[in-house]
Amino acid sequence: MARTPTTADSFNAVADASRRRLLDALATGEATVSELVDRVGLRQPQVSKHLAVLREVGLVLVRADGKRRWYRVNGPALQPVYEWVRNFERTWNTQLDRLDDLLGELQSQEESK
Amino acid sequence: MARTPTTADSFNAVADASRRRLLDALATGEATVSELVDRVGLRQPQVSKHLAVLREVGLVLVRADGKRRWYRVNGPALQPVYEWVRNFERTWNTQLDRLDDLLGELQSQEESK
DNA sequence: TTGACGTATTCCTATATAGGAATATAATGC
DNA sequence: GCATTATATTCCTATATAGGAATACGTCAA
Repeated sequence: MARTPTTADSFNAVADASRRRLLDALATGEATVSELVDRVGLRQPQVSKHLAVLREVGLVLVRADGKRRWYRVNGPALQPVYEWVRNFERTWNTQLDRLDDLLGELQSQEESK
Repeated sequence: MARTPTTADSFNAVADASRRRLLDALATGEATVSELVDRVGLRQPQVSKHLAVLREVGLVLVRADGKRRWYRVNGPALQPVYEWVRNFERTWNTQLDRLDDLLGELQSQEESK
C-alpha cells in the first residue's frame, strides 16, 4: 500500500512545507495567486497545484474576481490538527502539568464538598 | 521530485493515522511493542516499522529492558507542530479574536500613557 | 544448547506524489 | 477578433512509501 494521499485530510496536506508557507502567506488575509507566487517564491503552476490540494481538504476558500482568484484560509479545517497536538501539550510543558494537577485538585475539593 | 519523506520531520511523521494512534496509545505513559500491538491493532512488524519512523524524527524514545522495549512520547518533538497550528487559532476562534483585540487595545492605552 | 518469546529488518509491489515544462482555459481591453 | 494577463491543467519521471510475508536478531530460562 502507498502512503496516505496528501488530499486525504489536513494532516497530510499540511505535511508539505510549501503548502504550510502558502497558508502562512494567507494568515494575514486574502491574497491572489500572483501575490502568493511573489511571497512564497514558487512558480505559478506549483502554487496553483498546491492550492488545489489545500482546496480539496478545505484548508482554503476561493473567491473569484474577474480573472483573479482571492484565496483565504479556512480556519476550522485546521482545528482537528490543533486539537490532536494539544493533547500532548503536557508532555513537553511541565508548568502546564502543574496547572493540570492544580485544577485536578481544585475539582476534587469541589466534588467532595 | 517525490513527496517529502515521512522521516523528514514531525509534520510528515504525524501525517500517518497509524502513527498518530501509536502516539495516542503512548500518551498516558510507557508501553512495550506488544502492548502497542494489542492497543492499536496493527501487526507487530508494522508497529515496529512505524516506531522506527517516530524514533527517527525524535517523536518517541526507547528504553531497553531485557527483550522488551519500553517506548514513550518525546513531547518537545511535537512542539513545532503545535506552534505552527497555534498561529491559526484566531482564524477559527472568534472569541480569541476578541481577546486579541482587547489585548491590543490595552497595550495601546498602556503605550499612550 | 536449545527453544521460546519479543522485537527489528528485509524483500516485494501498488500507489501517489512534487516539480519542471508545456499548454489549456478564462477574463479583459482595444 | 486578438493580444495580454491570471490561473489551472496535463504530461513526465524519480522517489518514497505502507502493508504483507518471511525471516533475522537478541534475550532469557531450563
